[in-house]
Amino acid sequence: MQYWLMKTEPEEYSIKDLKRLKTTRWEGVRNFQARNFMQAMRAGDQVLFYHSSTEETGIYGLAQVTEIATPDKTQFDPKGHYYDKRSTKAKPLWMAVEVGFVREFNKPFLLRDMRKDKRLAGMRLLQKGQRLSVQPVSKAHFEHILKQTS
DNA sequence: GCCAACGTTGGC
DNA sequence: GCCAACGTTGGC
Repeated sequence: MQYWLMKTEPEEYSIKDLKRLKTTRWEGVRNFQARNFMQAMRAGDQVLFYHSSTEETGIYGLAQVTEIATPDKTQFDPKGHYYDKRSTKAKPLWMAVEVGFVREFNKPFLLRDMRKDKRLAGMRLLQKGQRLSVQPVSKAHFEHILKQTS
């Protein structure tokens, strides 16, 4: 079992959208490090669902990986925003996992509160200048976060 | 809206 | 292979 954090802007795709739709394919990631982390994901891995670019940035809920990484279809659509002309069906550059809803937190664990929490010291999310949209989370950090939000 | 930090691109 | 320029992310 591995633990991850995935970011989305709530205006783009929110925890409530995931709650309503049950699952979603995590398409549109165009960062190699984030892609590599998605390729390392296995079904059942737990995902902290983070909202960025909003007044209250933080972790809003829990999701899980429901399907391992397969080629991201949006890279093949020449009219789409996520088109990448370097990709071919035989050699796709970009991958996407499927993520399923687990639960929405009663209260989000806000970034400003996470920064104050000594037990989250060293967490990648909290490091200066980090902006990776898919990132691993340690078991200790993951369990601590769940404890704060249950 | 500002801007620091970062990843990527492309000229050399 | 270096690195300046550029575009993007994301907190504030």
